[in-house]
Amino acid sequence: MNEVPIKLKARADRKNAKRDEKKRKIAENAIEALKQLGYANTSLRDIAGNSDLSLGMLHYYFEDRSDLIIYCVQIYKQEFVRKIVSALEQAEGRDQVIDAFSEALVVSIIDDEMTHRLWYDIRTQAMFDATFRPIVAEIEAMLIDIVRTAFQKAGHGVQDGVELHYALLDGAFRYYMQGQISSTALTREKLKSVFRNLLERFL
Amino acid sequence: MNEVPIKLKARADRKNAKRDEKKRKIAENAIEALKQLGYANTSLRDIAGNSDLSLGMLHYYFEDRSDLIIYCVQIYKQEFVRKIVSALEQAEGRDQVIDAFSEALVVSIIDDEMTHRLWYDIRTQAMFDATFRPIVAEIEAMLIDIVRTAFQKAGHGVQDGVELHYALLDGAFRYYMQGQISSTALTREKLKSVFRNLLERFL
Amino acid sequence: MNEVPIKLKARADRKNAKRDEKKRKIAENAIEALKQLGYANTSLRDIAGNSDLSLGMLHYYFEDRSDLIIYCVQIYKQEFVRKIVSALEQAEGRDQVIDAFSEALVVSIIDDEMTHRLWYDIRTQAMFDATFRPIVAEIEAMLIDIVRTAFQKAGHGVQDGVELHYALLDGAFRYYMQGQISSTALTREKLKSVFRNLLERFL
Amino acid sequence: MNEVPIKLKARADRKNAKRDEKKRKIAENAIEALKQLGYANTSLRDIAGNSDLSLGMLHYYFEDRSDLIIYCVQIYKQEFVRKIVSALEQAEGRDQVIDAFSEALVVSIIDDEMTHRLWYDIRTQAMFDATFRPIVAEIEAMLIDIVRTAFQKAGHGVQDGVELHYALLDGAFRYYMQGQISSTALTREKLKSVFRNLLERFL
DNA sequence: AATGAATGAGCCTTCATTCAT
DNA sequence: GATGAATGAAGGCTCATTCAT
Repeated sequence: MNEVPIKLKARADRKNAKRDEKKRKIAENAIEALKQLGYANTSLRDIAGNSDLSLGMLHYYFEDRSDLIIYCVQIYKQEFVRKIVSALEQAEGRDQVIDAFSEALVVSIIDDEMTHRLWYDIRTQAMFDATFRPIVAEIEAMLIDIVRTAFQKAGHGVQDGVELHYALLDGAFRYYMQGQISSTALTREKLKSVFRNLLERFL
Repeated sequence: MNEVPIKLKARADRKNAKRDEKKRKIAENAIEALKQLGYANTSLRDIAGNSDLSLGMLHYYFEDRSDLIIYCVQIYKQEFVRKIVSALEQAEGRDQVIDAFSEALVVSIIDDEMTHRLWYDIRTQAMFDATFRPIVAEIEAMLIDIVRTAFQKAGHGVQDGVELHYALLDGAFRYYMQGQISSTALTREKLKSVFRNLLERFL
Repeated sequence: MNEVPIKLKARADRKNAKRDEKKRKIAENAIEALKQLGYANTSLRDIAGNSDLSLGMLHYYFEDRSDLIIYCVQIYKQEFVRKIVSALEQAEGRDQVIDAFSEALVVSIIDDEMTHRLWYDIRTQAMFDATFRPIVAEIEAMLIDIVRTAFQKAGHGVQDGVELHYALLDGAFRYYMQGQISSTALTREKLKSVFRNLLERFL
Repeated sequence: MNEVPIKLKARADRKNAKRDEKKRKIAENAIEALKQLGYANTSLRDIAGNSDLSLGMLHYYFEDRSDLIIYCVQIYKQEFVRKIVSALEQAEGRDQVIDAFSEALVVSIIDDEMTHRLWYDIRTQAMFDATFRPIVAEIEAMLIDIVRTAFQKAGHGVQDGVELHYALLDGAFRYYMQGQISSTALTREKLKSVFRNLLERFL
């Protein structure tokens, strides 16, 4: 009979689910602090202090600082990708794709500026710290996938330069996102026009 | 007679020149360390240790850590811009510009990978730390200027989207530069082809 | 029912009490070091080294060096004032006040010489560093209050020159206390006679 | 013949005189800085920076930091004692002494507040650092001597408690001088009245 | 499961002092 | 005589991490 093992497994699953839920909750708090201060300037104390988490708990749920940060970036990834994918989901044909994609990018630049800042921070860290490379590579692969999907949905035949076009879009995204931080912020309409034109050229 | 003032001024000039020379020497050593470890992970001790500099000397020549790092980035800027400008200098007409520019970019990706890594690190830091914003803005303005020059030399009439095209090129540059760090490094020929095609499209 | 809040509050109180107790213990160790070396020459490392405290703990319980030192002076204040007040408590009439007060001062000069040294050190620091002024003013107000009490207990009508008489007594106290450090130390009897005569004149 | 030795001696004397003059000039500059920042907070760099002195020169003329500071205090002493003595010089009889002495003290409290601050700082340091004890003892002896002179000039027979009366006066002096720093500063007239009454009682 | 007290290595910075020029 | 470049020990402070409860 394997009844008992099944029960045990169920209990273990429940335990893991609960643990994951807790980890996610911690990560969400941590992201708030990281968005404000950046990777280099955010201590675990900052994270614990700006929420109702105890210092010890951070280490109870996460191996070390890197582990927590990687988890945070994963959360970010899921959220951002979900948004874009959902925006593209109902778009049919080249025109709708261009419209939906550019809209989603512009909205994200304006609304999620702080979160992207964190992403660029971690991506840069990965250049120096190999610990972060797998997660950064994973996320970047997903972002490339989004571009691929957009190309397909737009009926663009050639799937060859998807990586390159991701890189180009990312360059523009980063540039205008950074502009939001300084005083050279563009209006929403200008931004929309920039990305629309860009996608017109690419797709 | 104003001989003495002249002499005094000459001495002061010599002193300043010597000081500048020393600062540059220190900065070059510091850049070596920063390239390896990145902004967040390089302590002044690392910089002093990896060269024949004493810890106190760093503070004798630079106000503080930020001051030193900003100086380092300035040195980097001068060097990189000099290279690209000099590469474009003798190019005449669209074809030569495309060839010279793409060649310069590819060479820099391969040879100066570590230095660019530092640049991207500081640029990211500037998103969180306002101290670095002026120098980052200054450098980015120079890079945009290079793109403008290339457009002009190539006889490209529209000067409108220079900033955007800088952003796009930077996106590609960063992507392939980062690729050099990981295992997905492209060959020199592939890189050349990518940038040549890109410039063909842009110019 | 509000049992739980009560329990929580009780726990928080216990925690605070424990923290205060620990702070006091640290301060007592710190005072030992400060008494020997003086404000300017006592580093946090000295304090940690001369006791079983770790360097980090000092900062765990105190904001910074000033915070710790101010706390130390507060401890000193409480102790010194307690001693003098308790000495005056049971004195009735002019003669007993003079006797008890002069005795308490002389005992303190001889026994607590080192502690007073620290007090004079901090008081002097306050002339240059505004951080220490509030605590110094507070203590000096208490000392003046002691003199006032002595005047009242002695039946001295005029309460006018209390501040001045504190200043005079302090001048004598400091002078003979300092004498203890050098080789010109007076005997206990001489000291007693000096302060007795002084109070005879003042009261 | 001892002509040559005489000449040599004369030259050596001239040299020493010049050196002393230079030392005095340096000390005057140093005192300016010390008055502002206090013993503990004034670095040799501060002294060199706030005047036209080079860092090396300080060590060329003075053994070390303590040596310089002791010299500074000596300069202070000469100046302060000179003032008081000169004020007392022409006073004849008890009334004139009281008037001249109290006037000199009040003027010094108001005008030389910063300098006295430095004196009290050094005197306190001497409690911890034996290096300063000889000079502090020397100065205090001179101050006591001034009080003795005042007593004599006032025709006060008993010369017994001169030290004590110096201590008392110093206590009052320090108290009201310190009051000048904070917001409780007394007016010149109030101060004058306080010290006049005090001397009336003492003499 | 959760806490937060405690640790100590490491960071940036300051400073008196030395010494070649 | 005079300078100021150079040194490196020492200081205050931060922080990820550990561990007893």
